[in-house]
Amino acid sequence: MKQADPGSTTPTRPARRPAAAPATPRQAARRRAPVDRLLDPELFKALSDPTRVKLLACVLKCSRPCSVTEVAACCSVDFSVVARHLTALARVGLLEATKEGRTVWYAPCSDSLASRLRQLADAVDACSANSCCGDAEGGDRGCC
Amino acid sequence: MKQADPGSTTPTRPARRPAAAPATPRQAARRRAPVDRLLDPELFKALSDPTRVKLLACVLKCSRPCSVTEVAACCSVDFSVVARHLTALARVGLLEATKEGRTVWYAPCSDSLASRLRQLADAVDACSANSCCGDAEGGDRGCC
DNA sequence: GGAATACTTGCATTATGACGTCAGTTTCCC
DNA sequence: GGGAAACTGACGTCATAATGCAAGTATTCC
Repeated sequence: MKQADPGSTTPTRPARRPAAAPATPRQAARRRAPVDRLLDPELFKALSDPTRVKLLACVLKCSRPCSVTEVAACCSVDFSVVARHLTALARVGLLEATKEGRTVWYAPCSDSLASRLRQLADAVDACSANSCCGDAEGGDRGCC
Repeated sequence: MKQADPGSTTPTRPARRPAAAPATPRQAARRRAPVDRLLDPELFKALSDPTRVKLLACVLKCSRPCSVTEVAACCSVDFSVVARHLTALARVGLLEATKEGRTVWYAPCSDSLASRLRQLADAVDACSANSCCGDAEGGDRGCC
């Protein structure tokens, strides 16, 4: 229980009961914060399947556009499965698809991914610094 | 197709066919890189469910340990569902559970999450810089 | 000791997603 | 023009996971 007793935010805390702390989770849930926008289930759903992650890592490590056929040669799953996974990764912005003749090139969107991860990391840090709510967006102060 | 023609890595590229570039995805898939370790499907699976993410954001924004009962008041799902989700989040290290009497306090592991996200962002950047493979770990050079 | 609180666990139901097969479409090459 | 290559889309099947209910366990308070 690392942050159970910050000491600074609640100078006159009655007991070791955190309920007397800043606010209730119910209040916190109502506030808008950057984490709400950045913690996108759709993005993470795309990263939640081992096969899909393997394919993404493959394209990332290659650091150049790859065709479905090429990527399909990396793993033992069916070609259509690979095609579907790459489509899914492109849909959430992790890959960029470019059709060229009859082949589709999937290029890694490294910048986009890295940037989204860093933004989320910053937002999470802002939360632990107790300043995640009501400052950047939403404008509704007094979360915690 | 942003990175289709880096120009620097392949000085004498025959056509605009990326297959003639550094390596095939098949070769890339064989190499070990930091992204392989950091792109953990288990972590992202925990972040792939909207309800679970909502609960996590709630605890993060509160930035203090919350009990299951408190968090359950934030959303309309059953209490047992909330308890299970929080358990799942703790299992992957996103929350830290501490039992105190009959209540369990779930504290946000903000530092751990932010750090993991930044490490992954760095690893992804390293890939786009074409230096993701064979330097940090694995020792197997020549990915791409 | 007994009631109340705070969770946990088991179970059935439902929903979602991954997978493979196969048929169809578009494009390229001979 | 015809065949091959590269991909897409439409199923059906299977596995996993989310959900709600209900029963059980542990702990606290009176």
